[in-house]
Amino acid sequence: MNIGEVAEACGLSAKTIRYYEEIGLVAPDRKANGYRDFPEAEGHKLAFVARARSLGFSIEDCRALLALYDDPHRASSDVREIVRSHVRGIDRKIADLQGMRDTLNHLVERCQGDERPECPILDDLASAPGIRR
Amino acid sequence: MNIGEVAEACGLSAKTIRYYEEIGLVAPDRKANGYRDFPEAEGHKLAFVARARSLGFSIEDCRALLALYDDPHRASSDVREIVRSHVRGIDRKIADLQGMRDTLNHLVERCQGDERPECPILDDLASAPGIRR
DNA sequence: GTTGACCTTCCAGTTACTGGAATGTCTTCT
DNA sequence: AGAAGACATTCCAGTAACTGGAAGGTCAAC
Repeated sequence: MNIGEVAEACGLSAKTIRYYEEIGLVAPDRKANGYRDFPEAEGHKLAFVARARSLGFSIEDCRALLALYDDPHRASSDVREIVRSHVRGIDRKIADLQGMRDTLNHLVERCQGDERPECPILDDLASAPGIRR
Repeated sequence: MNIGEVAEACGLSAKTIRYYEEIGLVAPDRKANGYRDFPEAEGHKLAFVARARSLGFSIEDCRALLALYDDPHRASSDVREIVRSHVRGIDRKIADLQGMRDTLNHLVERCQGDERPECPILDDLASAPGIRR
């Protein structure tokens, strides 16, 4: 398969796939004309990575997951540990974002949002801790 | 104030403050010996940016907010629009992350997590759409 | 005069791509 | 045979927002 076809099949751009080859996630063959040639297994790997990326895994996580995927003697506990650690990271991010959102919503509520310059939002930002006295 | 003192006061690293100068967020004076010298107003700007960054605003948002902060004729509606748009972005991120977390939690539940290789998580990743048949 | 803390600049690296230029190849149409 | 258009190739640069490190200058204290 040419890069365009495999890109279409797995939902990644050709650019991204070339990048994945560069960093060693996949290793397509080459045709006589220099074009990449993706056998089925490499196409599967790309689809695997595409799905993992869409679930927020980092490239390094993907690399580790691919290695486990390729290893018939893997322990499913290894997979689960990667996933659980990733979920913990997601939970932290969600909590951070919710904190920001709550703070911002409070500020927005108190701001008139009219043509006048008075603005509790800017006042809050300007009274950051460490500068107050 | 030297960069170290102002860094201490606003909770940013000296490196970060130099970077903020480089991109034009702040413009400290210089002493005869070449050291940066931060007058009070610049220290306040840095604290302002530090607080805005901690609320997830991009550097470009910070630049816009600083400009409004500096403008006595600003309309508070301008500020509010920036903030509301940022909150919408945060909400999108939270929704994305919650989707990922829910999917991952389902997968983790179904995985034994033992020494055996069978793993519904890897099976799911491997059966990404576009490759199924 | 020398240590140690502080400051300076500059360069490189991070994450995961994306865009673009310059060029080569394949297929199809006339 | 030649030309057009869709594909492919490589390489270089840029994104966001810093962070780390090297090599060196300055300052205050002992």
